[in-house]
Amino acid sequence: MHLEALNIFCDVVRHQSFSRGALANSVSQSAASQAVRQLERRLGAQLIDRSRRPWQLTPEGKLFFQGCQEIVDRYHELEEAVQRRQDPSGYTVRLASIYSVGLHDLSQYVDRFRAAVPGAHVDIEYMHPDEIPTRIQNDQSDVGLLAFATPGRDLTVVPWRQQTMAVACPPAHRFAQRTTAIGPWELNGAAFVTFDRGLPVRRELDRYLRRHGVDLEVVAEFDTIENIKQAVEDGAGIAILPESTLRREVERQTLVTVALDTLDGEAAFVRPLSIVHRRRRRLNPAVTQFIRLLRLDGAGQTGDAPAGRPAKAEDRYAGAGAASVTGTP
Amino acid sequence: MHLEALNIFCDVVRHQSFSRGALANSVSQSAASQAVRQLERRLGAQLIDRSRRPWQLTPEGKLFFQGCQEIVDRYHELEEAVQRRQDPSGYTVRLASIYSVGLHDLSQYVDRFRAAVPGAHVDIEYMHPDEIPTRIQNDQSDVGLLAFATPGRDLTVVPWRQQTMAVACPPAHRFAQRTTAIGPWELNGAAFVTFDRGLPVRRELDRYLRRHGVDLEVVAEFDTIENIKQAVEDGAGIAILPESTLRREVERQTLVTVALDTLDGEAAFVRPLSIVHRRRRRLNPAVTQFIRLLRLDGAGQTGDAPAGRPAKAEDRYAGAGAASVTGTP
DNA sequence: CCCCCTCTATTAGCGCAACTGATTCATGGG
DNA sequence: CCCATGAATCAGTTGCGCTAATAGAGGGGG
Repeated sequence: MHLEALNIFCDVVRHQSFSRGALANSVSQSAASQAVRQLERRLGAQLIDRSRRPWQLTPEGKLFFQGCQEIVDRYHELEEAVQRRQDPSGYTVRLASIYSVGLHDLSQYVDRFRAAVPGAHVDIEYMHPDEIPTRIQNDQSDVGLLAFATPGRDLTVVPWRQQTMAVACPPAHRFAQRTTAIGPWELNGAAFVTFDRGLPVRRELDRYLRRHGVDLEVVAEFDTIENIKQAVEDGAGIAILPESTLRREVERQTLVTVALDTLDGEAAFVRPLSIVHRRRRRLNPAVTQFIRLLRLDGAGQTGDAPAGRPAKAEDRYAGAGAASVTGTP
Repeated sequence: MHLEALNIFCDVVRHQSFSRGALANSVSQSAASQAVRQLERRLGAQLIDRSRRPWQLTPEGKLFFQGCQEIVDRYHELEEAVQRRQDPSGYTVRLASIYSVGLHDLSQYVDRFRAAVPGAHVDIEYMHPDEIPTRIQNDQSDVGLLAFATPGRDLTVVPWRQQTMAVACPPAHRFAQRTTAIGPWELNGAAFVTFDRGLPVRRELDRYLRRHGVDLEVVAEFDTIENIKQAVEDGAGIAILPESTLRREVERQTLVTVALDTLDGEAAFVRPLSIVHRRRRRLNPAVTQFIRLLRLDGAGQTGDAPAGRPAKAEDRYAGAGAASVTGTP
């Protein structure tokens, strides 16, 4: 019996839905349906009563669900316990990151990690977001940091931060005086410095603006946040950037940020940053430790909201949150 | 992760041997080796230190072993709990048995089962032993009773009884006066009534006799014990039969049994009876109940030794005991 | 001391099990 | 009544785990 199948069953039950349970495990709805059916066949017992709508757990199903949950939890605890026992010294963390993750923050993390685990090495490489999943699947990197990640068959996505996006403009700009949030429509026609086409954040940003009927005049495109900020400082136009990456410029008063918000109750535009790593094979102890450090650390330093960490045992390594942002509109 | 792999690992550890651990799970030694290696890969930790001979568990291995054991146990308990909750009424037990299982005993079991589970049906079919595994794999029968069973990929063998074989002869025969066990060599040249060629018990019997250099004159061959007994009663010769099946004839004094034993410490010749059923897919509640009845009942009625039931969690459904009897000499 | 014998690792190849994508089916809501 | 939604089913493909054969590594006996 696959432990994965047990986990799928648990997720199906928790979500009261085969599709969502499947999504939480990064498999197709079909796979989830088949997995549960096979469980029922092997057990020789009906776990789910499909005659009523919505379906319900049978008594056997309830019993099995509770047991399953405990077994799956126990196994994952066991895995962690085995790993914690390992000595991270001598191992290398090969980190692949997008350019614009917030260089300062990242180097702070790395410094703290190096201090905590003296024997470990960290290799950071910055690259185009599209390269990161490939590199991880090819085992050229252990862990990646990128935005709008989508989980895959052998790629685990752990939601990390929710960067709220804000309008950035020079102090002289008319927006700079605003004390209240700007509505997207107010941006119409403005000169706009933005991300390169081909970056996921650009795609999402365009989608967001189009959804609100905003038409901007793109005057420059860059592949790093640093370049965009520079252009805005030089007066090329305004930009929409993660607020947390603008901290220093705001302090130096070379840039001003204005919150971007809709009034219709729609969530503000956020850029979900994720930690990704390969699935199945376990990571070396140093990598595990590094990821633990990233996740456990509050977002206090950056001001970003930590991405909702799924409750114990629920949606373990789901990453569905990030995926649903990218989902069809 | 396959729960089966965890169980293989546990068995390997318990037996301190990859080969025996593999055997206990009815897989090849190679499969066990690969399973453990894959576990180590996935965990990213060494579980077994192969540098010393004999190999030893690493500290991580010990930790993982304990956890594994508990998880596997827990899962099987869970499976059983789910099944116990099911109502056996309305289900049918399709039992396939060899002719010579001891008809009286079997019907007693069936009667008791029918009394215990009024709603269930039992269909007994007697057939040639070679047919039984096939029928079970084709899902034409649920459970089989046969001798010298060998487990297979999708056939579980549960050791059941150890029938000790004894010499049977008419009261007038010279052996009938014996008060001590007969050594095999003393049988030399005797007229012999035995099982049909093609029956496993015949094969094993011949092997046993050849090993002890005994040459008998086969005067008749039958496919059921009842016929053999009849022939012996008629004075055709002697036979070697399960002692427990001779009870009635001995009481009626139509036959005499004499223990058959070697002096060299070799175990007496026994015929292992096994309960077989399909692997993987779970059996219906009535079948489960029936098997439980067969196993839990002491061998008091028959005088056969119950086959050593493996201790809790050890060699679950192994059937290795029976297999090793059939093993290469 | 050498050889053999046992036990585990490794490799190649095969078969099945599980996944995906497409489609059908069932049901409840607008 | 028809459409939207969610689960089941089906066909096709891939990849995993198995077996069988073989290599390699110790340990024990002659």
